[in-house]
Amino acid sequence: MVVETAIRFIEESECGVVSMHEIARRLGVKTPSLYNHIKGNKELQYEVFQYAIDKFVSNQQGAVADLVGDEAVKAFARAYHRFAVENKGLYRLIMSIPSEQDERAKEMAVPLLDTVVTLLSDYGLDSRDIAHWQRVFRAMLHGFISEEDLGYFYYYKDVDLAESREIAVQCFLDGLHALCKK
Amino acid sequence: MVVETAIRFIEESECGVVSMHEIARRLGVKTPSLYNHIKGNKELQYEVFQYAIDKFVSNQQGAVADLVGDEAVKAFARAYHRFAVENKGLYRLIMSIPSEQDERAKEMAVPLLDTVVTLLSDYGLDSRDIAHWQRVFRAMLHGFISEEDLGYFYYYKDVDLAESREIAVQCFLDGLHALCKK
DNA sequence: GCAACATAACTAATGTTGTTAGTTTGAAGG
DNA sequence: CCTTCAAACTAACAACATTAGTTATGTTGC
Repeated sequence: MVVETAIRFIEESECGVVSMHEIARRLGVKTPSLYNHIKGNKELQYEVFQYAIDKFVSNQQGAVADLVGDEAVKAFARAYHRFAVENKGLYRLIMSIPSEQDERAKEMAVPLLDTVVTLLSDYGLDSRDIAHWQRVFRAMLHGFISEEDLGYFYYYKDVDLAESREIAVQCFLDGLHALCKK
Repeated sequence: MVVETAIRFIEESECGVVSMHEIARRLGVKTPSLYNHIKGNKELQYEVFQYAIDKFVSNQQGAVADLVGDEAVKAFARAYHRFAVENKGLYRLIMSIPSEQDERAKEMAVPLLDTVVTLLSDYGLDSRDIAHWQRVFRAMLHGFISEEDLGYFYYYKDVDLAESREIAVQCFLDGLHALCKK
């Protein structure tokens, strides 16, 4: 199957972009032949995007199963980072597709919120605060691996990155705790 | 000048990518003619990248001039976000060029750290903590506008985005304060 | 003023990508 | 056995980056 080849390619390639020609090459076929099976490059992106999201979400849910509160949050953060590192291509695809005007991609991406929101529901926040803090948490997680990936955390090389990440997560948790007490 | 045209283009276009053909079109010239003035597309990217960083950095420094402590941090965060929104093309370029193995781009990007590091120096942290918290801060800032830009903060549309951003910054500041007290 | 040289445009060509149209082939079913 | 349909094919075009080689426009030195 075309889509399967595309998935295998992007899982190996680390580059987050699928090319018709590359897929054709892998299948030992001329590029136009692919159009008998798939509408075009965009459709292929969407297909792989869907796969990436499914894998990411089930990975997250697996990581927080049976956990609640801070432990769940920490486990989620670890799983998030691990996934992004071990699935560079898929993660980059997830973080490159949905632009503001792409309603279809936005639809597909909804499940990405669910696990985080469930996690935060344990803290007894109202829905507005959940919306806020879910943003804060995801911004931090993505920002971290994005900067790391871009090479912007290359500086101060002797200062441990994993430690920085733990500090960030703890900072988030402390903020959450402070909010709960009020 | 070729570079100037590229800069003007990317400042308008919001897309973060310069195309030789586009520049040639704008200059009313055939594409190969550009190669008399610039090595190639990559060189052009670098040139615009340099401009983007300079503009971003001076923007940041202007924003925190005469400010210290929390006020400076907040002003920086506001300026960062504002720049990214008002200079989508430049910001996207900054956040797409430096991959881990590109030493030249990494060199160029060094000044991006300076302002933040100076800011955090006011809090009396040792150099390891500065390295950590500078990462946390920049991860959050970039993660926020990146997710926003990607459309991932589109959900919960009725919950104010600016408020989320303030919560995030305050969360960071609280973490910083807690650290200073110890 | 003219030959020499540099500059910066050009054309022509190659190779990459995505995509369409139209054609052939080969296997499955009536 | 012949029709039919899917899935391959070729040929083609449009963007893009890039190279080589050509021409026209100077400006400079003698």
